[in-house]
Amino acid sequence: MTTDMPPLPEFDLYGFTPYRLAVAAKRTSEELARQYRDRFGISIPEWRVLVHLAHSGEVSVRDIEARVAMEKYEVSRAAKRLREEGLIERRENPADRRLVIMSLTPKGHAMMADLLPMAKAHQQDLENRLGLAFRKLEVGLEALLKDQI
Amino acid sequence: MTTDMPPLPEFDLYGFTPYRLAVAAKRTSEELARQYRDRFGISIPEWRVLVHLAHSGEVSVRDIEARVAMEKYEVSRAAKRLREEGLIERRENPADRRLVIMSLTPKGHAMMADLLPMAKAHQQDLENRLGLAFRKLEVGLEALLKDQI
DNA sequence: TATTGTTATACTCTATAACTATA
DNA sequence: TATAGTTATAGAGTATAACAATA
Repeated sequence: MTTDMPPLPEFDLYGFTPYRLAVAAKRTSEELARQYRDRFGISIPEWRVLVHLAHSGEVSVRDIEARVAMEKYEVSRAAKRLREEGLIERRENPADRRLVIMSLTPKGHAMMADLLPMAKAHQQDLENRLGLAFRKLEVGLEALLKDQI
Repeated sequence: MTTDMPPLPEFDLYGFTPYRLAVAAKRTSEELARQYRDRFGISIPEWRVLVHLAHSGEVSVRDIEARVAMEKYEVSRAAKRLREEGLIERRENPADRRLVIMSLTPKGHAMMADLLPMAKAHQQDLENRLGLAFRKLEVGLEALLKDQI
């Protein structure tokens, strides 16, 4: 029903940055999540933990929580599943027995040896497809993430 | 446990574009979702439907589904809640009685008259905070969204 | 037979906070 | 008393598909 109220201001949802970011992130993540799940049987939280372990060697839950945009409970649950799959192992930190030390098992190491080159190829493919726009996207995201917006 | 396997390739999660997009979108959406909820009592799906109605006047579920990155059931559920709040109304399309015609009520119109300027101000604030990086982000997102990556 | 829209259902993700163990 | 980590639980969000009404 058309009202006789004053017209609303113009607003372009497609030009609204939070909307664009949400759509872009959803598409990108879904594509990747499908690959991780189908090929390796892991979720995105599990992938983040594995990457951090591949990079940092031996870390605690707290280390990951602080660096990988995950809550403590998420890290803990992801780690539990990864242990059940035999991809990571855990032992006590003798210096502070509240802390755990997590690391890749040989099986986890082998999987990451397959997985990481694929992720690098995916990133490279993205860069190729976006061409010059890729560097601009990076600069924009850098500013957004740095300013805690 | 350090293994004697060949070292894994370097991989920087913080430089991985899907990760950065996910973190950026999450932060941006959460901030906004809180504002919509606290000030207007609506969710993001409801907000998307309202914006589309404010812009397009009278539309069907199908119209919104096609244009606002939402599934049919999401639109339908959001519309139901908005009707219950008295923000939108609905009637049958006489030309095709399977279609509904949704439009803002005066109450919904009044709310959007408050809400849209706030969204515009938020967008403007984002642009100001990002400065030169804003246009680069836009170019990057444009390329990403256009190429269906 | 196909399309629009709604809804039941199940599933997953996310968040809170209670809990154990240790410092 | 504070911190690390785990887990129970609840809530929100998401997806599938079955359904009624209409074309």
